[in-house]
Amino acid sequence: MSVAVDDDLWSAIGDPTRRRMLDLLLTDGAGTATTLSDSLPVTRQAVAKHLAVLDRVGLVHVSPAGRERRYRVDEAQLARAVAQLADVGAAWDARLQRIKRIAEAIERSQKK
Amino acid sequence: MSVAVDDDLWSAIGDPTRRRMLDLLLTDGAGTATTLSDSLPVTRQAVAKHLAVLDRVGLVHVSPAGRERRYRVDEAQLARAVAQLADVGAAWDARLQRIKRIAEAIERSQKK
DNA sequence: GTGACGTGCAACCGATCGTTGCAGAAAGAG
DNA sequence: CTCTTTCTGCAACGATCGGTTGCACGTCAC
Repeated sequence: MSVAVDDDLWSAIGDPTRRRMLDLLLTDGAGTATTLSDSLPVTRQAVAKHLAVLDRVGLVHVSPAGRERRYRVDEAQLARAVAQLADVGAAWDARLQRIKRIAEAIERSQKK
Repeated sequence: MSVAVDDDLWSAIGDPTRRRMLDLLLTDGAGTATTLSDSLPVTRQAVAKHLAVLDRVGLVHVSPAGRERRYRVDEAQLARAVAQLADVGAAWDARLQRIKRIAEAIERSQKK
C-alpha cells in the first residue's frame, strides 16, 4: 500500500534550487527574484520561473510593493510538504524494518 | 544553515514513477523491466531508463538470470535516502517551529 | 526628464521523461 | 534442428523543464 502524495507539491520541493530558495526565504523572511538570485548560482529569470512554480502549488505568496514583487513562504503549505516527506520516509522505513525482521527470522531458522 | 543533501540521490527518488517502482520492488522482492511496466502506466523502455537511473545512484542492483535482468532494492542505500528525507523535513520543521514561537512571542507582547 | 533599478516576455539550448520501431539473444514447441 | 515466443537493448523522435540571453516596460530617485 503506497502513501498518498501530491505529486505537484512533491516535485516542487524536488528541485534543489527551489529547496535553497525556500531556505533563503525562511531565513530572511521575504525576498524578491532579484535578491534571491544574488544568493543563488542562477539568473534572476530562472529564479522568477521557480517562484512561479512555488506560487502555483501555494508554497509562497507574492505581495506587490511598488516596483518590487516580494515573496513570502506559506508556512502551512510548507508544513504539509514536510508531512509528505515524513510520510514517504516512514512508509519506506516500515518496509525496510519488515524486511529486516524477516531476514533475521530466516537467519534464526537456518541456524537451528 | 542548510542540510547536506546528495542531489543525485534526492532527484532519483524525486520522480513519482521511480518512487512507485521502488514500492513495487519492495513489495515483490524483485522484478524486471517487463514485470514492473505491467503495474505502471508507462512502457517497458521508460521503466528500463528509470532502472538505469536507480542503478546509477545505487538504489537497486541487477542480477542477470538467463534472458532476464532481475532488479532488487539496495536496502542500505534506500535507508540513506530515507534519512535525507528525514533530515530535510526536520530542518524545515525546526524553522517553522522557531517562526511559530516568535510569532507567539510577538502576540503576547502586543496583548500586554 | 533622465537614468537607474526591478520586472516580465520571448527565443533559444541542453537534459530529461516519455513514446515508437526495430534488431538480437535466450527459452520452449514442433 | 527450426520456428516462434519472450525479454532485452539501441536509436530516433517529441514534449517538457531548467537554464540562459536579449529586450521592452513600469517605477523610483535625482
